[in-house]
Amino acid sequence: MTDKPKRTGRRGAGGDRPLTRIQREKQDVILEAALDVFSREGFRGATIDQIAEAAGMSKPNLLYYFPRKEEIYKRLMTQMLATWLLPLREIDSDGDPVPELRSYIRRKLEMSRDFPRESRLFANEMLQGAPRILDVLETDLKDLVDEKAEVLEGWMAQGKITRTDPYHLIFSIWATTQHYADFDVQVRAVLGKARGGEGRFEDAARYLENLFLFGLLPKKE
Amino acid sequence: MTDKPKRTGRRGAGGDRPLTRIQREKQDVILEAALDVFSREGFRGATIDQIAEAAGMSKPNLLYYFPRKEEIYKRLMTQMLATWLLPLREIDSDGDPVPELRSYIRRKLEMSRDFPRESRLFANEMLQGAPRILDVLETDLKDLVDEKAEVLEGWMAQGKITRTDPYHLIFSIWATTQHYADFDVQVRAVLGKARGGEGRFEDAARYLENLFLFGLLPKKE
DNA sequence: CAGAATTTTGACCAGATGGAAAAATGTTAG
DNA sequence: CTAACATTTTTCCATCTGGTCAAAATTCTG
Repeated sequence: MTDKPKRTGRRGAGGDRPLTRIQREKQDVILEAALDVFSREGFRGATIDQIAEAAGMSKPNLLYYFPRKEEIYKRLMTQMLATWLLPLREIDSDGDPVPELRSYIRRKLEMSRDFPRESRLFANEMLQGAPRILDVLETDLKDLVDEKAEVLEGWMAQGKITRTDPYHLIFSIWATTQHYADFDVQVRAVLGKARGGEGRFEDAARYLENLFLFGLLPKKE
Repeated sequence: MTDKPKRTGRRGAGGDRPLTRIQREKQDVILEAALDVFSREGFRGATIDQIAEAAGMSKPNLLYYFPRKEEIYKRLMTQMLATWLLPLREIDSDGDPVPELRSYIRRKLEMSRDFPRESRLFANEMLQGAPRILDVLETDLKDLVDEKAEVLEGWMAQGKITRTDPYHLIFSIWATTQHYADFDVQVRAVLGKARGGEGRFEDAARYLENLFLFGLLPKKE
């Protein structure tokens, strides 16, 4: 008996047959809609109906592509984590410390500007205690940060940057940059119409660069 | 006809008669439980049942004290906002800039350590676009920040601290300090068992103080 | 084009959820 | 102690929610 590919039962995805055009397209539409909803409401707060409506299809139709809510969420998480950590991976131990840090900060800030929903999705998961990605944080993320912390320590040993805690340094870059995505409403509310518009990211970039390089003490003449 | 205080209908709260002992106690128990649940799940994600169970009472019993879910949430928000902004209010324009900023940072970090749930409750509301407190942000909060930004600008004009954007300075203090409450899981996961324990707040305090004062560039000799 | 496979729809379901009503039980001031 | 009030429990309900299923509609492939 030859080994023809058999139907896996329910289709839509899940089988190992390559995805059809429609499957690829619809899955993208769904993930896009789900990102919107999950990043605002969190996993529990989001409903399949909301996502389906945002994706412009019926709930059963959506469930044809992702048989459970959790599947959608997990896919989003995986996608997001991958891109989210790119800037950190790109820090080059052979590069010049100051430009490397500057561009890391800039890149993180750009991600907050260009992918705020991803940032909020991540933040939502954190607030809930990261129930679905704790293992990734403790393995992949920790390893990556450990590695980069060592790079930073090397730079400190060479006197290229001030000797300080490399882990908290990374945390503070994450915190300050992601703040502009996660707390966007607050930033806009406080800056008001005038300064809360498009210019705020350039202002933030300039400010953060100065903060991280020089701190607040005035330079002695 | 004299104007005796009439029953307001349903009791438990809401009337203007002073609260009974039991009302005060139970409301506190409920708010405490609700803080736990709302700060983890957000408004939509939290259920009255969860809160009631955490408070050790039945759902209808809880609803006797707070007739709707939203009431509980609003009360928590109000309470939280008041204490949350205390440290900022305390910044003294007549004080010495550097110690003032240092102690503001320290106080904010202490709040993250001592009231992490309040921090997460706030963060959750922000992620959702602050639907229930946007007006407060645009009035009370904005006014307060405007006022303190002026104080900071005064200090900059006097050359006591480096000339920089006072609004983004405040944002960066919020971001870095609240990060330790909101992203606690991540901080612990990355620092690991050894450094993620009790000491992490002192480490953070030391690091942040240095960051804000001196930045990362090594001091010239 | 015909048949097979895929996609979409509509009807449906069980359990969760926010909340109402009223009866039953406690508490307390006079 | 008892009436008046406060609190708690029981029962109930309408709607929402995640998910199923079979049939209908559409798309693909030879």
